[in-house]
Amino acid sequence: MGKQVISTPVIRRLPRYYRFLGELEQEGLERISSRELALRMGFSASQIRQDFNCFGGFGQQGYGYQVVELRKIIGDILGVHENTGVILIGAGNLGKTIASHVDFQKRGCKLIAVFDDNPLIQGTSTAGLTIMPMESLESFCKQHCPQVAVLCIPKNAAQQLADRLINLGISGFWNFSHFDLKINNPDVIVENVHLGDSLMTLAYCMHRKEEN
Amino acid sequence: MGKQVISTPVIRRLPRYYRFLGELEQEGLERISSRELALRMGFSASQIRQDFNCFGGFGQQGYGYQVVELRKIIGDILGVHENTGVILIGAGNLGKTIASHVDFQKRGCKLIAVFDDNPLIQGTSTAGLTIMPMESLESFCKQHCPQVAVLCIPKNAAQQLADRLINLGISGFWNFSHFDLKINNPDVIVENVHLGDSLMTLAYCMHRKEEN
DNA sequence: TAGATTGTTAATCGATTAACAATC
DNA sequence: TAGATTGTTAATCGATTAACAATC
Repeated sequence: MGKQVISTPVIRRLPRYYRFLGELEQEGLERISSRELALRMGFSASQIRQDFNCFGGFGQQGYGYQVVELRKIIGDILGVHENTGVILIGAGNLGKTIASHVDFQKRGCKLIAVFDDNPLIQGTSTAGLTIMPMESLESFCKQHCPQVAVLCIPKNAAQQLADRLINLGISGFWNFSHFDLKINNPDVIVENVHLGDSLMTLAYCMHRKEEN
Repeated sequence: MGKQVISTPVIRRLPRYYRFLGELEQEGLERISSRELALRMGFSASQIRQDFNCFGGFGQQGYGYQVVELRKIIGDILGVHENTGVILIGAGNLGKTIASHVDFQKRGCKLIAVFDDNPLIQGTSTAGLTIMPMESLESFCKQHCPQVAVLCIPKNAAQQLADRLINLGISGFWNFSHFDLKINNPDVIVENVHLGDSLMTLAYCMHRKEEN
């Protein structure tokens, strides 16, 4: 098994597998077949076996997959046992909610600082962290070397800030601003969360339904 | 042009087109070619023309596409000029943030009520709406017939609540609970927002990068 | 051994890209 | 008319599904 490139659809399904296997583990289930798992998840059994085999099959013929073991392996692949340093920029409504609502630890991440340019909230705290001024960004990054930045800022500030952060060593963005960052560095990874697009997709499906 | 079924990848790209065309409109651009738009959006020109032709091409040969007109048409397709009634369940951190941060109007939706089972916050207001007790759900839905429910509740409550809401006429879910709803009614549409999955995907890509 | 279920190859399906005739 | 760019068909690519031999 070499450094085979994993396709995006497979990668996107991994967290889902991880989540479902967690549920199965809690139910106390020891083993599961691709057929059963397919039934639960709404995938096909074939697809599940194909997916797992991207990483070099870890089932047993005639038996199925060990739930606990499989979940651990997928967790390792996803890096949930890592400890990636994360900072969050923009402690408005959205930023604060992300900071407190998302379980970073559970996903191999650690939120280590929150920044905002509003002096009125600097010094107050969210999710156990004191909100720092934007001017501290440089010194903080030099000292703590975070790898990921969560962007909870207005879209017109996003691009400029992203460039600044890349210079400070950030190589991953979790982008909640309504803006598609233009990054030409192939080592920098961007994960966009466009809530508006998601709502529009839902609205489209509702709207179309009525036409039929 | 008939009732051709539009594939999911195309649908998911529509909000993105709409967003970019909005930006172009604000820049005052009158026309754009598929080639230029492709460059901006990181799609291929071919794909853009294919996508638009699903709905019966609205460009001009030798000229390109009228930005304003194109945006309006895609807006209509997406239903942004509709007025779909939306209720939100669960006014915790996340719920309140969604209620106030998301521009429902801009996407053809209207948030008309917020519910929560916590008596301590019932009667207080978010996003200009008074938080109502869960017991009011039945009478409210009977009277106002909302079509979409935003679920900002813990995962163990999600399935049961979804079933209750379907009985009250809800046919679309914007689901922020960490749970994949099991709905067997094909007329009910679910749009899942799994923030955790999104973060894990990012974490995976960061993690893998280091191995190379 | 017989039954079950994986790992893996082959077939199918769908989406993207390329090409080019139509036409503004 | 000539140049540009669409609409649309054909070719390619990739992902999913089906099938089955390997093996627990």
